[in-house]
Amino acid sequence: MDVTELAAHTPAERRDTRSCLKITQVLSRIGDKWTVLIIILLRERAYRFNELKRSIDGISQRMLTLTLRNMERDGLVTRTVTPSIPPRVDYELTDIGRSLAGPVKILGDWAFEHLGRIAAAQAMFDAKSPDT
Amino acid sequence: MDVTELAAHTPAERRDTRSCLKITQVLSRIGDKWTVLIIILLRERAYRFNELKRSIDGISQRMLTLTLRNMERDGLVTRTVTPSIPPRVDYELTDIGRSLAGPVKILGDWAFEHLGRIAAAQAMFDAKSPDT
DNA sequence: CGGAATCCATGTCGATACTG
DNA sequence: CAGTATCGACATGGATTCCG
Repeated sequence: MDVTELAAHTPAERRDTRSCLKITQVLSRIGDKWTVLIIILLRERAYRFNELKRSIDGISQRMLTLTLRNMERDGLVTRTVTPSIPPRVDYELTDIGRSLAGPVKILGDWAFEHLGRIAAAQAMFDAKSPDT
Repeated sequence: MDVTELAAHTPAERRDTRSCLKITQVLSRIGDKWTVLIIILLRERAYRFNELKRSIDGISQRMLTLTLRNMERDGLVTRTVTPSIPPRVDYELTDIGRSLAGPVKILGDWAFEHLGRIAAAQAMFDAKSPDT
């Protein structure tokens, strides 16, 4: 089965989109502000907490914690605590997380490639829209 | 150039992630609640406003309007008004919108394929986490 | 029919402060 | 170092009403 079926013109069309809600939940994690950035970094190697914090410009400690928790909950990353002093926590992509990196990269490349045209479209739209 | 560079271990690493903020903005549109569903529907043909509303279970009039406006602003859809009585408004994917459908489908397929494992991981995580 | 406008509940996020 | 706790600003999204 395949996501394209969601566009089928069957009478049960509305049920199809409802069953898609779980997919939407998964995609919303992709769309959140930081998950993609973390995945891109972890693609290469494991990172420590503050190492991620330093590498991702603008992220707050709180959001890094929350995002990593969610990703851990979804099974995308593993969290490995080394109870040394000072404590050390490493984050690493799981197999699932790594399998997500490919599709995410495709989307990221698309976004990068169309940044200009999207910005242009926005400028056009804003120019036409009634002055605020 | 290529998104993977964002993971480069250069001293300018933090600047790289900053320049990625625009990409994040684009991706956040993918992650929002309805855009993907609309793209999937419009992949096949143009839809009228209420036709979309009926086809997407659970969407409010307000959110459909807002989502379509944003997509129009980004240049993903065209909005065609036919001033008949009653009025008729058709929405259709632009070339950019259509080019986005491919990557979105890949991600959707990934989500669909891993729904089970993600749900399982979440259940595991919740079972282990301290009771609330 | 296809919206716009308003109200309101909830969610998201950053800043700050504190902990083991 | 790697968090947790709390607060408050702001955004998101639903319900409802009105309008051309």
